[in-house]
Amino acid sequence: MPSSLPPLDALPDEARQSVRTVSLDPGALICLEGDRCVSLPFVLSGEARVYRTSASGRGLTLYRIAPGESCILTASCLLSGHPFPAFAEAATPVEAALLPADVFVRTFAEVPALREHVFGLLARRLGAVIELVDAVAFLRVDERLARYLAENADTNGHLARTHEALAEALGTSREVVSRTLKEFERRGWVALARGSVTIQDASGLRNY
Amino acid sequence: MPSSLPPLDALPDEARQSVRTVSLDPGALICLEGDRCVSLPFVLSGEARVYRTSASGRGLTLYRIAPGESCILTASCLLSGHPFPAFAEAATPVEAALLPADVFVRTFAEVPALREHVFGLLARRLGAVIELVDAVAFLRVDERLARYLAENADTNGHLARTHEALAEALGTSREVVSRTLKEFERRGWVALARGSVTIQDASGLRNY
DNA sequence: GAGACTCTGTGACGGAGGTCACAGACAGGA
DNA sequence: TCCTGTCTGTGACCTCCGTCACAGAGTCTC
Repeated sequence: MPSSLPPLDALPDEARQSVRTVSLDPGALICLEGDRCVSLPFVLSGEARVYRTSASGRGLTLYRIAPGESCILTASCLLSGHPFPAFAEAATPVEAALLPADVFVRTFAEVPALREHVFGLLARRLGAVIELVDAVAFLRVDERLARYLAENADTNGHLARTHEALAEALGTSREVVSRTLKEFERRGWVALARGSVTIQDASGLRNY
Repeated sequence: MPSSLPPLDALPDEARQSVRTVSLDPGALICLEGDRCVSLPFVLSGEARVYRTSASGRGLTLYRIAPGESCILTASCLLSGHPFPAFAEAATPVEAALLPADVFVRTFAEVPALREHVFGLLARRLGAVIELVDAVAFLRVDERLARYLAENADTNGHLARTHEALAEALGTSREVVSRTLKEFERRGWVALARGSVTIQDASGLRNY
C-alpha cells in the first residue's frame, strides 16, 4: 500500500489494507457519465481530466486532478448516491490509489484528516467551476485561450498540446483554436510547432 | 433566536446565543464580490440569488438559496479565507439567521450536524454549477429559456418575472428573451403578460 | 523512399445571438 | 387626466464562432 498521502496515512490500519493502486495509460477512461462509483481514487502521479461532452460531440474540461488530489465528484457521488455526472480520463500516465467505496463512506465520518481533505478539495473545485461558468458565459474564445495558455504553460512558457486537445479543454472546435493561435503568432505572442505552443510574450497574452 | 433549523438547533447553547436574525427587502445586496464574509447566513424564509456579472454588465445566476439552506460560497470562504467570488442578493423578502464567522469556524469541526449540512449543500451546489456550465457551453438560449421556465414555474405554470429578470438569470440580454418568448407564444407554449409568463403547453416546452 | 496517419492552415458560409434604436403598451402617482 | 417610469415588441445590423471542405506539412513504419 504505497499510499504516502496524508489523508490515506491517517486511515485506521484495517482501512489502509483495503487500498489498491492502479496504473493507467494516457486516454484511459476512469469514470463514465452515469457510472456508479465503486472507489475513491487518489492520484499519486500524473494528471487526470474531468470533462463533459455536448450532444454534437464537443468536449469541455471541468477541471484537472493533480497528484495528491482525488476526484471530488466521485466523493460527492459516493456520499450522495448520485451517478457520476461527467467523464474522467487519464491525461498522462497516472498512478492512483483506490479506496473502496464502502470503506470511504464508513471512515469519512470518523477520520478528520480524510474529511478535511475532501471538504477542502470540494470547496476549491466549486470555486474553480464558478470561474469556468463565468469564462464560458462572458469571455470570447480568444480571451479564454490566451488565459489558458498563460495558466498552463510550464516555466519556460512551453505547453505540449495539440490544437485538438486545446479545443477540448475550452469546449470549442479545432479550427477555431488553429485560427486563434495563428493570430497570436502573428502578434509575436507565441511560437507554434506541431503538438506544442511556446509563449514568447507573456505580458501581451495576459493583457489581452 | 428563532433558529428552527436542524443544523442550528444542534449547536451548543453558547453558540446558539450568538445567532441573530435579519430581514431583507427584495433586491438588498447580501454579499459583494471581493467581500470578506463576517457571518454564515441560513435562509429561514424567502429566497436569495447568487450571481456573477460580466464586464459589460450582464448577469448570470449561479444558483438560488431556498429556506433551510445557507450560502455555501460563504461557508467555503470562511473556511478557506478567500474573498467572496460573486454577488448575492435577496430575490424576495428574506429572513435569515446569521451565525458569526468565528463561531462557525470554531463549531464546524465539532458539530457533526453542521458539518453534514454544509457538506451536503456544497456537494449539491457543485453538481448544480456543473450542470450550469454544461448548459451555458452547449445549449442555445431558447433551449435554456424553455428549460428555465419549466423548472421555475409554480404548479399552475405561472412565473412572475420580467424579461429583464429572465435575461439576468440566463446571462443573456432582455431583447433576446423577449424575442424568444414571443416565438414560444406563437407556438402556443406560453401566454405572456406584463411581468409574468404562464405555461400553456408544458410538454411542448419540455420536448424542445 | 512510399504510404498512411496525424496535425495544422485556411477560405467560405451560415446561424445564433448581442447591440442599437425606437415605438408603443401599461401602471402608478400627482 | 397627464406625466413619468417601467416593461415589452421588433427591425436592422454585425460579430463571433461552429461547420464543411480541402490542402499541405510532419512523423512514423515498413
